[in-house]
Amino acid sequence: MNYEILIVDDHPLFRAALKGAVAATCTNCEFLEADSVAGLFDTLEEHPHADLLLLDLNLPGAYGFCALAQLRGSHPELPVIVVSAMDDVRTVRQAMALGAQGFVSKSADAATIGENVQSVLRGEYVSPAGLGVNADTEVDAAALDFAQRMAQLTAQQFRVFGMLCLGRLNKHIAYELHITEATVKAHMTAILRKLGAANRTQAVLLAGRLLIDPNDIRAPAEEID
Amino acid sequence: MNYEILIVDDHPLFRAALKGAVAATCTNCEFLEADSVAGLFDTLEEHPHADLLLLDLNLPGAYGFCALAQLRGSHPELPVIVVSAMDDVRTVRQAMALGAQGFVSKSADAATIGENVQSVLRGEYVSPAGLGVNADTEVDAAALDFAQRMAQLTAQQFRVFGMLCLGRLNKHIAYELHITEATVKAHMTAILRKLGAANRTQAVLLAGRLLIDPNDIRAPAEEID
DNA sequence: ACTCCCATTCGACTAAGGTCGTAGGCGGTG
DNA sequence: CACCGCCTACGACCTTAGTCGAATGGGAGT
Repeated sequence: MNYEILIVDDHPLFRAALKGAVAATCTNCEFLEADSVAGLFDTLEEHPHADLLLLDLNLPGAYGFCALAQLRGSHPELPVIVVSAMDDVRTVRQAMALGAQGFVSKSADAATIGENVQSVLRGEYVSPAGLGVNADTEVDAAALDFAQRMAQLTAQQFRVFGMLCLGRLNKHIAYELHITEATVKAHMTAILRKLGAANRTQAVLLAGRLLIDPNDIRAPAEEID
Repeated sequence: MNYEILIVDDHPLFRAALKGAVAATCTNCEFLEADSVAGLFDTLEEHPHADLLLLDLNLPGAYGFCALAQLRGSHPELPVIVVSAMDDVRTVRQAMALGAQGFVSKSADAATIGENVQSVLRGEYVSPAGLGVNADTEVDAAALDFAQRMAQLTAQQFRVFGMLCLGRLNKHIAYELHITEATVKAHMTAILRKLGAANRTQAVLLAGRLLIDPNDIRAPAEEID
């Protein structure tokens, strides 16, 4: 088993720790590293056949889950394990809803992380403490609903949505994706429909909820017509 | 001293606790209560000469600081004491930058709250532990900068911005404020200039930063052109 | 092979957003 | 009073956003 494993975290020490944890259970693994979303995509361009991605949710240059969303758009086949300091039920479920194959808390020990990596490499889904796919604990209904809506987006729609979440104009998005503005608009229409937003501003507002700690902010869904 | 004091919090028990804390130091005070932003503005319409507002930052139907922003737009003369469970340096400074006269942590005891209310009623500015106006602790530069930009907005611009943060169309904003759409657009142009945004979507994204815990999310300012 | 579904793409058209210039009102100042 | 600065308000004009219908092409299933 000669896996290519990409580790993305802006903290070099933590990258090293993750590498160590994985290396303990995975012989002959090759490791790639990046410290930002830009670096992540650069690395993926050079190594399009990576076998696994360990992704930190708190990255400079990305809005938490938006990085995961873009990734699902550009590399839908790449298994992703989300590594996050926030390991509450909502965060886990949202990450899984966005297509993550696994979720590992930053407070987990090396052995647990190694096991989870092995599981995901075998194609399984793993999440801590039985949360994730079939847990039925109480969750923020609005946030979960939105995460499920996001999961409906197609690959290209995810790419467009990711750039929308950066405040880009349709024109810029078209240029970046090498398509015409008309096509971007068509995708935008589909995105708005799937997300249940009336316009791009509302879509961004809805997306903003995903990265806010739902314990602090109550979703004012009734305020949006 | 016969003050009208408005208490806004969605938790009835906490409203009662606040009322008790204030009543202990303020004889003949009249109390008004509301549990939402809508209720807040309704009450203010009936009692336009309230002397003080105790405002919780976490209210259903409002985006944290957006409620404060709207309030500064509609009632710039009304002293506001922000009551919040989040009492970190950034939150305090942002609240003060948005025009709050005082900031009280939800973990403060009754005597402290009573003193702060008295101070604000005398026209002073109070914030816990010397934070606020002239503290020089390290803060999130991007968030503070944006809070200062928001403070530049005029009253009407705050009203427009508040509705923008709810995802409203210019048409709806115009209807609510009883002005034409052309005027709303003019205000929007001024708002975007002052906030340093290229369009309303970016403005909403910037505003979103204000209510995200800066400890969890790093502001990707370099990602916005 | 044929069909059906769906993602992706695009052009034409309509709606919404944003800029510029302008004008009235209002408080302060010389 | 005249002047200035500011907020507010508006219309004309251009840009951007979003919808609709339609074409292409790649699977999945029969």
